[in-house]
Amino acid sequence: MMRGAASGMDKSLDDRVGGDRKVTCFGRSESLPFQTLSPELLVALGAIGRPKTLACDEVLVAAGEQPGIVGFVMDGVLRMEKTLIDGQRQIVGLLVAGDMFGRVFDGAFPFSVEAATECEICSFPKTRFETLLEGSPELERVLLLNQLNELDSAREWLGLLANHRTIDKVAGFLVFLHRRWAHLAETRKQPELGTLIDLPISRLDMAEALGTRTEGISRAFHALQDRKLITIVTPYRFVIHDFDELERMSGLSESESEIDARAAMRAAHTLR
Amino acid sequence: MMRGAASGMDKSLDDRVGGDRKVTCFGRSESLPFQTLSPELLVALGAIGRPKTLACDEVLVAAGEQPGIVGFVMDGVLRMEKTLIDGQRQIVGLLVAGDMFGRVFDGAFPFSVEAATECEICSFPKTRFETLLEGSPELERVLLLNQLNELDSAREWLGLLANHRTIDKVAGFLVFLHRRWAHLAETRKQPELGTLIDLPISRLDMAEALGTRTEGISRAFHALQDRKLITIVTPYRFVIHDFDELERMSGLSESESEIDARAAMRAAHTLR
DNA sequence: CCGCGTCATTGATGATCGTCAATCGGTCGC
DNA sequence: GCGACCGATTGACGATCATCAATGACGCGG
Repeated sequence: MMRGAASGMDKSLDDRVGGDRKVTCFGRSESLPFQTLSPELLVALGAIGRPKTLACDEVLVAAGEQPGIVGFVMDGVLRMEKTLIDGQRQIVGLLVAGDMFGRVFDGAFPFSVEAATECEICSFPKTRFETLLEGSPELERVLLLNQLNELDSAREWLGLLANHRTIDKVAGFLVFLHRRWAHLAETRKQPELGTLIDLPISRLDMAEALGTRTEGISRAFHALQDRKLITIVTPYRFVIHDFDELERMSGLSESESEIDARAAMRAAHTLR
Repeated sequence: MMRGAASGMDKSLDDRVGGDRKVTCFGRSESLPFQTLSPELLVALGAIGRPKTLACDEVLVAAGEQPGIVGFVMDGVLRMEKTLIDGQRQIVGLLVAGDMFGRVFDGAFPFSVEAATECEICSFPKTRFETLLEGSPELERVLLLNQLNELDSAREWLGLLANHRTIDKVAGFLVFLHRRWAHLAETRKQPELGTLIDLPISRLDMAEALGTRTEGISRAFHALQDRKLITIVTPYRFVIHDFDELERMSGLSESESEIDARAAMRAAHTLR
């Protein structure tokens, strides 16, 4: 919290990639957005980045405010949401490890960002981050590609909400989670049984994400279980037996191979 | 199974621009994304940009393909859509004058882009555009801000789809259109009567955009008329009498002043 | 160990929507 | 002008969901 970044780049030489100091935000996960940047940039970023732990339901950015920070998630799940006039909430996105939050070169953020679970994040003062950005097309490129990812995610989400029956929405949500987070620890493969998925959010969060109610979510899960497509281990843990059928129900058509191909393409460009 | 907007609408949207065959794509509209770029860049862009006219329902980019072009819309409306496994289509975005399409530094585009009306676009060969981009942080900045806009749009769309009753979705859609396109010719203010809005798309397009059916859209419009909130002039032309109530129904909370403030903020940064 | 609160689940019922079918209105080709 | 056609509209009915209410499961503090 009070770690002085004033000494700048020199001091953080030992904080850099691969360093095991807990004061650095880098060098831990494989999926961080800045993984492909040059060492010099990582050093500069490390000098202004601060790790932070959020308690569940803690508010990181309030809707409509002009956030003074940008950053990315290292662990846990954050939800991006909007509270409507009538008090209803709508969740427009979930942030997991590697996802960025906040906005450069822009004013008020129309959504609030809250911790859906206990979280660890890395945040940068917005102005200092923007200063770095001014001098680094490389960093700007990463941001641009990151936006593309977010856009894909948002539109895939649109496809989920477009489903008429909530059982299809829920089916799609499971596929969505698995596709986006397969690389994280929440999922494990067990060839005999299927794929284990830990749901990181409550029924209420899911309902608000899919535009339904908790009761509908619950019924949908149990209907999926009746169809032998999943097994409910606990309300927060499932085993997926038939991914293809879930995909078919939800209408999500992109296969994983396509997803991977696109991700690889982006990585190549980033490295270029 | 031919689909497309009624020919009656074609007439109403047609002949607006006249038949001038300028070689350049620039210098006409106030709302083009590249308006703030330096003259040198505009010249360079003008050298590789080519205007093009699309007939209604013409396919500009097929889903899953790697488009060879990027560009922006000069006139008309394009829809970004995805055809699901079962043949159902989902519209994830509408592109109007000033909106960009295509993607730099990325592979296959997961959606198809089709003309919802007769359109005029300006397209650049992707590779040449990327070459320009490599040497121009200024241009990259514009793209980044453009992505932010698209993200906002997609998430606002999410809010629409989250509404349970389709009358609320339709109400929100009208507000959405007016906010995004108020600067275009499709809307006109008439203080005594309300605001005139020309809907540029068919009932089917709207249904697929909002995740419902044409019958529901139709019923919703007439229910809104019964409540004296709108007047249906033709199936493609409405007069809005009570915008505030429509906003309230849809849950869209951001006021226009906020929207304007954010747009101004972006413009300032772009100009910087 | 008990009591309390929170969340998930289940049941029942009215509201809304999707679906199928019929009708209307306008356009276009002849 | 006539007729075929396409899209919008309207009606009727079954499917699905939101809502309200009650119950069950679980964790936490006393």
